[in-house]
Amino acid sequence: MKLELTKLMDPGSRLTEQRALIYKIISDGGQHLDADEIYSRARQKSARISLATVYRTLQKFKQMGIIDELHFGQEHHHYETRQEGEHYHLVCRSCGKVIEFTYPLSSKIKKDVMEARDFKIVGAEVNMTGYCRRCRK
Amino acid sequence: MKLELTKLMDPGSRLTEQRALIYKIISDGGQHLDADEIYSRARQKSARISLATVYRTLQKFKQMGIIDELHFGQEHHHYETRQEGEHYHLVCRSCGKVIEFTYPLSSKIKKDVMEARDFKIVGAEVNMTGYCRRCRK
DNA sequence: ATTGATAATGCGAATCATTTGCATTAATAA
DNA sequence: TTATTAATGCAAATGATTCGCATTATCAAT
Repeated sequence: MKLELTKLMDPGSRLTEQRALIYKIISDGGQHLDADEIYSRARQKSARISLATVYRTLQKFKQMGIIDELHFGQEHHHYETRQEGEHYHLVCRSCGKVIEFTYPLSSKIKKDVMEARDFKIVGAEVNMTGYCRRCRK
Repeated sequence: MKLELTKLMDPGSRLTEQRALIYKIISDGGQHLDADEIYSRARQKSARISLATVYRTLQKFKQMGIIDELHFGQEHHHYETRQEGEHYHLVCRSCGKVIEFTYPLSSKIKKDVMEARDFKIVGAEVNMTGYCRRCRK
């Protein structure tokens, strides 16, 4: 268990099997999983995990800033590891597929809004909906 | 009950007291209410309404396109009447206040993304978080 | 390596948001 | 005025997430 995750733990926190597994699932487990999906993938790897732990871990990772929570308008949330560059999401209204796209909004908009509304922006979530090529035909 | 809401009803739909009341509450009831808040305001006006009706009505209005659902990262959603111009939201991480701001993203970004990813955008939700002036001090 | 303090877990129950089934009420077209 | 049936209220059901608590296991200090 020699993940770089170790370094990320706050003092007083512990690196457990479950946490390492959850982090692994989110990072290489494809795109934008939700808690239930993370849970069932974790179960396949190790029976020693509960849904409550998944939720608690997600909260912790979010606070630590190593994952981000996404809100696609469903009753539950999705998660991704924190990325380097600015990127946002396109959600197909027909098939539900999520496509990432990079777009340099941040710098310009942050500056404008900061000046106009006296509001310090620290995070942004941009979700656009529409129809992907396949579904448009 | 001679609201312009009448016109908005699909054929086969009915304009009820509850629907008119809910619409009124959302439109002049200030900012971005959630279902529970709409329900309790409705109760004060008329005892003749249930939470289930609030939820059913919200769904219907959303489908009709007369309100929009907002996702501020909480476990429940918020609602606003559909606006004319493009506008997005700033949410203060400290006090929770929501500030609207207009910003002409749409045209430019839609075009770029449409071309680059072959995706037809029909809606966008932009939520930025940070700290309002009051909370920054 | 051994151990002790306590963070984290698993489990089930609790809570919160939303939806659904069904009998009753009421809007609207004839 | 009345018949059709959409919409409502209520209570129970469902889905997502959180919490309490006894047990387990990580990590720091022997």
